[in-house]
Amino acid sequence: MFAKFLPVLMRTSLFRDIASDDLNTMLNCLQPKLRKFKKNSYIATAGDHFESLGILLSGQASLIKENAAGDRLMMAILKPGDIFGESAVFSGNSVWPATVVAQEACQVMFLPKQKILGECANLCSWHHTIIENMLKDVSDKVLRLNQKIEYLSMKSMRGKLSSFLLEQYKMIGQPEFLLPMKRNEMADFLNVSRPSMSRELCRMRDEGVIDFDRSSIQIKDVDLLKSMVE
Amino acid sequence: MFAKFLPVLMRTSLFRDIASDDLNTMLNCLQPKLRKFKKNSYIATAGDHFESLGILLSGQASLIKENAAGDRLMMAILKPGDIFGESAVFSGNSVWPATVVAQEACQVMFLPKQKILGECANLCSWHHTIIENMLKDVSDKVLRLNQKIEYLSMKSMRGKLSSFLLEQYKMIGQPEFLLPMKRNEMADFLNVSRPSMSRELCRMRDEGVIDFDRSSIQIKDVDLLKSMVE
DNA sequence: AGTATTCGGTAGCCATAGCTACCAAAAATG
DNA sequence: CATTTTTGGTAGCTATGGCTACCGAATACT
Repeated sequence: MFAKFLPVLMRTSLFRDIASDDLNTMLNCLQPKLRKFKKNSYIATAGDHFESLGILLSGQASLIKENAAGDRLMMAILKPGDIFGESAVFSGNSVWPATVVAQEACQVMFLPKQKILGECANLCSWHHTIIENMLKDVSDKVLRLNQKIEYLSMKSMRGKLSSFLLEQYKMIGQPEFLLPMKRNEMADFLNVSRPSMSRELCRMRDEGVIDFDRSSIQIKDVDLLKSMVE
Repeated sequence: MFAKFLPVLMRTSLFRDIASDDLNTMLNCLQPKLRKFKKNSYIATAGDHFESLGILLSGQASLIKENAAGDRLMMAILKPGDIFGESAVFSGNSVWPATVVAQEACQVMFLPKQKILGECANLCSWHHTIIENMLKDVSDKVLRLNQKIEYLSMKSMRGKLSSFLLEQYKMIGQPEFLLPMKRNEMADFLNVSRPSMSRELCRMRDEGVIDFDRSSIQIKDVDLLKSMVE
């Protein structure tokens, strides 16, 4: 039944170190629910009650926080194999901590909370592995959130941009790369206004630190950029 | 040997659901190291390599992030029984994600990473419980960090102050309470400058929303304050 | 292909909050 | 108890970045 999704599922942190045969029997036991979402639809809304953990099977989605004023803060971009809602499931709080929006058509698998936490007869032997996987996963998330907090706590636009660009550079390994998001999303990610960000990006280009055209960025002076982080 | 600290240890999330007798034998096995710290000394420094999980046994400490420019961002206040460094331990990253400073004389217990992760013969039976405890603990931390991110992503001083005060009000349950930190620390916590914060607090007092004297705060109009969150 | 929508850069105005400096009261220190 | 340090409020100046509005180019849609 889930055969076509096995390759994706094998890559999720939830099922790390679990053989594909085992995974198959496990899935029958976990009774996951499959759902499809259209582009721009809400997969989950912050504040809503929920009882499941989500796994993105196909498509791309963004994890955002939205405040009453309508300001958006982009927390992460979800790719196939990424999971969401895990911290809420394991902390015992049954409220979505953030909103998940489908950036394109998406397929999502939902695993009922009780099935993961509860000790089902067949599941038992893998239960332990899942818990350990989740501990590592949630711990990683804490570190990523710490990184995010570092961005947000910077007061200068230049500092935010510099550390963001250097982070990308470190991930990709080359001083010339494509930005993973559009300007609007990037502004939401760094929690600044798009025009202000655009203004500063151009200043940095005028100063010869970087060069860019649309989403392609080139860091022309890595050391100089590093000195601008704070 | 650790008898005097058993009451504190029983309250740590790490040892939840573990009987005190078991805890005692466990401790012998975990080979914890005890250390004392003077007021204002560094218990751990962000970026440093480490191989242990810390438990605050006595005193009070603050968990902060410090950037190159010397700006401080207060992440949390640690009380006896609180643990730190757990997400780094379980994510496999051996670098302190934040700095821990003793606010007063402190006693700290360090548990070696390998002893917690590794399967020691005696420890085995409780190992599972510890992992589950940590999963809940780290998940809670993710939710707290999400809350922190909500503060930081607010752009207005008024919004930050309102949501901070309402959070305190929700925790304490009364519209009149004592702030858990000094103005300086509060400014670091909200990531704003102290004079700007002071200015806004006074404005809010002048408008009749709140009243305050030193660390005692009174919310005079809860609904009005709520409307100011964004 | 033709229209609609999104995207990204630009300009100008202005409110906000950062910063330095100062001072009085409170608290810690010896 | 005297003195040093910390704490917290205040004032004024200024830089920063938010916001609205606009426009051309690229992209998506039908």
